[in-house]
Amino acid sequence: MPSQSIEDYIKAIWTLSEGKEDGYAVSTNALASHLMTSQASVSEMYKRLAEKEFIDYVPYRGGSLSSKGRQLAVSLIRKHRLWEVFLHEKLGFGWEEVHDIAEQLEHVHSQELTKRLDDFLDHPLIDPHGDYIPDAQGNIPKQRAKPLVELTVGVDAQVVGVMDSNSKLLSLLSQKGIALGTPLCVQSVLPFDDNRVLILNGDQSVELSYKACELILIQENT
Amino acid sequence: MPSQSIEDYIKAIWTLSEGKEDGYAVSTNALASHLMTSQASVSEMYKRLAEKEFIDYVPYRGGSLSSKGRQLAVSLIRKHRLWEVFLHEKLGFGWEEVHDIAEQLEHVHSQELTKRLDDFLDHPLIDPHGDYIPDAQGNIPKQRAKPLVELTVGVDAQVVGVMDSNSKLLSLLSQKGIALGTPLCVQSVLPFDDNRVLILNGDQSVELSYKACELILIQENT
DNA sequence: GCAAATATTTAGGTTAACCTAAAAATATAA
DNA sequence: TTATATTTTTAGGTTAACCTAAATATTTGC
Repeated sequence: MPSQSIEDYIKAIWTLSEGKEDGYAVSTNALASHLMTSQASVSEMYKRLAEKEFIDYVPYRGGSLSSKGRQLAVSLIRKHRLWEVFLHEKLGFGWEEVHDIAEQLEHVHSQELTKRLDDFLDHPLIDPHGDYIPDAQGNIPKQRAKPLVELTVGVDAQVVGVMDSNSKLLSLLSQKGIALGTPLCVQSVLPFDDNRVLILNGDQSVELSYKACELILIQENT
Repeated sequence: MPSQSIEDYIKAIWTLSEGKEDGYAVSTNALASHLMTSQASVSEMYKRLAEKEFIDYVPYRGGSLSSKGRQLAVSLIRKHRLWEVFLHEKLGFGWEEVHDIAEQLEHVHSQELTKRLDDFLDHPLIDPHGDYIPDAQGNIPKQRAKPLVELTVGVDAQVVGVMDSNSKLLSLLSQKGIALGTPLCVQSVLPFDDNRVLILNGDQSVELSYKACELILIQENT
């Protein structure tokens, strides 16, 4: 069982290589300042991690996650984000309060617990900050979800979640024909109130308030 | 912030002095075999704990919790048992599966989390094993709750909980006039089916099945 | 292409956990 | 009460984290 320290390092390496190419090596420096520790400690830990085959490490060249390391990282991210959803949705913590507690909860070892928590939360796709939750197999979309208000006019995208599972918002969306996975693009932004005119499924045109568009999370098509 | 190790020791000392007189000292030996560690490690840790004022320690005489130590112990017990209730009631774990996971969860530091978890669970009094959950002030009844079937005829007691918040059981109980805190005693045990004839509130007589009596937790009056 | 700047590793040290084996204190029993 | 048995502590050692300071690689700018 990897120690808490090892888990923290692995997660940090994953975070710092997010969005970078495969095999991207994280420098000692970057990791040290991210973890607020000394470079010497990172250098030492890199050796330990390489020995345990969590990373590939070339001295002076930084470390990159091995597949074993990536697997561990993603399972930690999954646990972290599921706990964040729990803390926010079930216990009513604000989205800004959940991080530090989830940071501790993610170190609890029990696959069965993760599975049951996921069931209990009804298989959420995103955490309270709009970040994707990796699935049980460790798959996670590359792109970060963003609110519909940030989608550029004319760019194709699809709905991946909502910021807040507020039932009034959900009933508005079902009324307008918007669901998880609905393909859409913004046709225009109206003057004065910034309402969006959307094209759903390539043909239906609907209007949606700025307020609602702030809470809808979309992902641009690749 | 006390380390996980320190927390484990403090909790073990608390457990081993349960039911003993105030200031009861736990021997090195007893603690070592409880924690499955060496006597030397315990002896060393006793010094650390005494230095941090979690225990009173006289070499060769064992260690007893100080009020600071007792406070820590009880807060850990509270967290442990609240998490057990969560795992059992909300995630559907069996009562025999919850211990090991709660053992990890109890080390998460956040008073706010404990408070909100307690709210979320609706302020449970006992955990899935029938042990009392200390309240937020650290108060905990000395006696362990036991199922009504184990109550001796003629002994006064009161209802402190149920094994399983099954709604059918709860509606049966409310129908019979049995609630949390209801004073009762067993008047007689019927032949063949072992049903109990109870006296509620000192006067009302009701009959209850053996099956229901297995699930009702009571505490004898002191 | 080389000197200066920057990044990284190594050297040497600390602390909290743990361990085994030996020594010392306490308890027991004839 | 004294010898033996048991319990506890001390001595000495290990490992995983961490640290600062010094040495060594690498990168950058002229």
